[in-house]
Amino acid sequence: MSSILSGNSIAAVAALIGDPARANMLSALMGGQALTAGELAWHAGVGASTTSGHLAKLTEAGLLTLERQGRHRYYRLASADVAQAMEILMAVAVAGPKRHRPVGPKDEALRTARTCYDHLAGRLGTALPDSLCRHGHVALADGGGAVTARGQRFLAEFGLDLEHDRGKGRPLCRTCLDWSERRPHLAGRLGAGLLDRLLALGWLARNPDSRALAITPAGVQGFADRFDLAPERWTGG
Amino acid sequence: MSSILSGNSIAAVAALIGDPARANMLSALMGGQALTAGELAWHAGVGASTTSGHLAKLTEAGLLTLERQGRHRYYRLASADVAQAMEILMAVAVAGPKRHRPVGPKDEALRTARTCYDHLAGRLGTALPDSLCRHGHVALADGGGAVTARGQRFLAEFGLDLEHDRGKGRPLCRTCLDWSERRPHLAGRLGAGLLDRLLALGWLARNPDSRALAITPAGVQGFADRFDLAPERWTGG
DNA sequence: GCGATGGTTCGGCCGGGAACGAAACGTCGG
DNA sequence: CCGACGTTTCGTTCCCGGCCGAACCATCGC
Repeated sequence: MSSILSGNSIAAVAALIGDPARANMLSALMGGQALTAGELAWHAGVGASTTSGHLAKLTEAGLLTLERQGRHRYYRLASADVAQAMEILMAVAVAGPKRHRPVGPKDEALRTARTCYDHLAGRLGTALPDSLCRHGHVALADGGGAVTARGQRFLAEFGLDLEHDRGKGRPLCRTCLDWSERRPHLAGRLGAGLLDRLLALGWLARNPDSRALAITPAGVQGFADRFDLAPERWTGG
Repeated sequence: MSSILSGNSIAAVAALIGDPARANMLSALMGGQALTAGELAWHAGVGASTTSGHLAKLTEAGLLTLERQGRHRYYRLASADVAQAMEILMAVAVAGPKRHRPVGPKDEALRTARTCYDHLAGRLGTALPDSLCRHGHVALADGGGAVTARGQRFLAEFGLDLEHDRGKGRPLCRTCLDWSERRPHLAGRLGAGLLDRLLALGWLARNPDSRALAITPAGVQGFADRFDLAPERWTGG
């Protein structure tokens, strides 16, 4: 029998994620925001008491962290690893059964633009690195990438502080497999910074009930002007 | 409630991995070799009939592929994504509970050198890119990397065909988070090619019952001579 | 043809764990 | 001090799914 450590500890974590209620909670937290137990209960579609038990298990296992604030308890994903695990599982899920790809209208919004933990994903999320590459602002290669000198100027002018959160070992530019597009989008400090900035500029708007992001009129204009991204690049198909 | 697609399909996949018997089967297949149902039953520690059911589910979901050969059925992981999902879950599992678990002697072998699907992991696996970087053969950055001109010569001389399996979209040089070392090791075509070559040279030997790899005397000599890797670099601690 | 070996299908047993309601706890607002 | 709200704990119910053994199917060697 192979190592006890390998199989069984993987199973323990996967079993936690493997319950629909818990998976929906984790999915909701992929938005990157901290949510209260009550909100998570709503997302999962189960009662408060049930939710409490689930959250206890998830924090116990180190998938979530808890922050008490008054009579609320805010939960968030414990690490980017957890978010990445969710993304990969999603990629496996959609790749899996060759048949079966009924995408509802609700999912269409997710495919256009959504958060992936703390960065941008979806068609817009994958179009962005395309644009940056095309203009020589970043060079992507095999799961990682680098920002060119020209890109540094461009991004600084756009309002990004690439030195922010340096240290802590988090890479500046990393790519992450997009489960809906099956192409890379930007993660790492660059990806997180970009999303922050896009939200701050009001180009994108969060949706309180879902990970889907709305592209505002200012965003449509801005992406076209500053990133050479016409709307056709992120709308359906 | 957030998208049906997100949470529930993740849960379905995670639940599959979340059963100890299935997780052990998948772990065994992380060795990259195809295994028969009987072998997998042994790895999982369950009966043949139980195993058959598990394997049916896993293939049905697209995590495994099946290859019939005579009266044997060979199963293998359906894609590198599945392997990556397992690795990340492992990383989450060990990072999870703050209190670290003591690791048994059996796991010590795994920490020294093991296969991660089709490439090399463990202390030796992480020492290798260190050495290649140190000598300017590859340049690693943020989850990916590139082989330098000098590295191409070095690797070609070592017997690697870096053009092999080009196309198919698989990156040449990719890094993969090592769950035991929490540092990157080499994946991608380069990682796979290196492992192949190391096995072919007899520097490493597979273990039929585990993902752990044995370093042969020829390997000890070879790693020191060709890669400037003294044994201290991969032995305990 | 014949057994032997590897795998799958079927039926039934059994335990783990997910769900809920009711009640207790803690915190905020007045 | 009060009630309102958010959350947890407890006790209970109940169903899903893993496991096995036995029978059945397929392939190999002879």
